[in-house]
Amino acid sequence: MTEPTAHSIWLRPERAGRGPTPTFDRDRIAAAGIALADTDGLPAVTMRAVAVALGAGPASLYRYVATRDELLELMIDQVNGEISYAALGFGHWLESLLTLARQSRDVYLAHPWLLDATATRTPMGPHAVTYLEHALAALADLDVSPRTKLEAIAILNAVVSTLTRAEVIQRLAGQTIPQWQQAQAEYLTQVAMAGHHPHLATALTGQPPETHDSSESLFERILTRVLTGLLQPDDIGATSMRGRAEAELPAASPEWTAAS
Amino acid sequence: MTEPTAHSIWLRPERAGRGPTPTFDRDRIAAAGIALADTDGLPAVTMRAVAVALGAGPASLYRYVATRDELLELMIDQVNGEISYAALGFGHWLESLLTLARQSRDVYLAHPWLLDATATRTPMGPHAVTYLEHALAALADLDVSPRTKLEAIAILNAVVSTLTRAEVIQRLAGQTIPQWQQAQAEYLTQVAMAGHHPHLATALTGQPPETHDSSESLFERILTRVLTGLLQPDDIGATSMRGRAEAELPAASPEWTAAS
DNA sequence: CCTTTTCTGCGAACGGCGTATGCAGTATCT
DNA sequence: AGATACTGCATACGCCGTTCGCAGAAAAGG
Repeated sequence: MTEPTAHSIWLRPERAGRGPTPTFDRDRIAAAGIALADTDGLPAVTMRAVAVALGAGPASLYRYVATRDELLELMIDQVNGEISYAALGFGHWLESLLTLARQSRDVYLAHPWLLDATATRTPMGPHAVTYLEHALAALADLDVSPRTKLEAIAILNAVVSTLTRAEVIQRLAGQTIPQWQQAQAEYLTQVAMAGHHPHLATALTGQPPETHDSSESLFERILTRVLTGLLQPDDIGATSMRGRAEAELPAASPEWTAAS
Repeated sequence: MTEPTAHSIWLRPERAGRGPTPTFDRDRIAAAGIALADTDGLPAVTMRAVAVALGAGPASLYRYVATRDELLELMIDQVNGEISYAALGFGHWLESLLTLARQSRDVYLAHPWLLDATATRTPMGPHAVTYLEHALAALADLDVSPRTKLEAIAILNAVVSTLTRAEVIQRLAGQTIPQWQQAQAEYLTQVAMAGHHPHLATALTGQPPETHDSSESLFERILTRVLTGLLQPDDIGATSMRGRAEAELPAASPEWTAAS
């Protein structure tokens, strides 16, 4: 006849109060996991590894965490705490959301494992709630339904993660060409040259851009367009769109391509 | 002194020719894995389980596949083959891309595990290449760089997966309320009511929409806005945006919210 | 104060997983 | 025909997430 023991870790108090003083707390455990993930990647974050990194027994983490997934939730929420909201609240809503997106991207770049960790789950830890609150505050004066606002924020985060993932891959490629990327380029060119894929072939003929410094503005430009497209009251339906921007030049300036 | 044995499964021929006739082929193995995933979810797809489902030895799949990841790649590419390109090629580029997005969504809905499987990896199997080719073909006459086209396609896919994930969650919630969702709602309302989160609190006061039938048009409406925002030559920069849609009504019609 | 209760860290153990390897047999090539 | 290079199969290794029972320590009850 044990009590239900809430399903979410955020609803469970960290200490029940009765027993002896625990050696660690959730923050220290999350920090240890983050350090391990930053160094050796996400798969290195095992219960045993984090435990011995803390100098504890192999299975002693289960006194603080019910499952490995909860450990990852703690880690994700802790790095979300790196976001600062100091510069917010006094600008256009678009500026505020872009500032949030920039900070989110910085967190992703500082902890590359976060891209994989948040790919499936979206834990609503305290820091994530704070983030959501500030994002909603930035959109407070906008005349759209709360539903649309939440959806726009979700899509914004998805786009940020997508763009950042591409950037991370590009950075990694700059140091050492990963095996899979080489194999993928091999395969793509081989398939494209084998025929039956004319557009892919023409898209693959080109060079990567020499100047990387424009990627910063590209990030903001895409986000701006997506956000204005989602949250602007002007209704640009598909019907009014038809026949506007039609064929003008057939693939004028092929610059560069790569597989994401 | 063995040959390098290409790193990608798509570069490796299915049969080397010399030995006896194999009992299965990649398609049959992928189909078995898909059947298992459709029934019991992605974690049920283990090397042993798929092997015994085929009536083979526990580790016999390694004659066809180098690793479990490659098995997942086979499965992903096979379900990508369910996409039909018959209705394409004779409309506006936006219509073509929306048709592709709709089919992509159908595949996600038919195989819910695909959302998790493609969350981290983006394998470029033959069917994925075909998809990319058709998407590029739809954008052939557009006057933007190939880089922008590829990025737009990537972002489109990300948005489709995000929207579909939300829809899958919503459908599952209709049947049986999952534990985590209940716990999450519990936590969110608790936090919002505890103060310090006024915007979240106001966003949480409301009801879910009674009419679900508008979700179809919502899907297309969001995609349309994102795509036109990304691919329209008209340059709507952040600077020209400032001060346009400013405060008019403070959160007029709160409809509904939920955590994604 | 002492007892009782409830927590703590710890180590061993279980079942399952991905994967490597050695074996005996069979289809193809020279 | 003989050599070669593959086939299916079973066993085994190491690691993982997780469970459980133990001895001890801090708080609650009298």
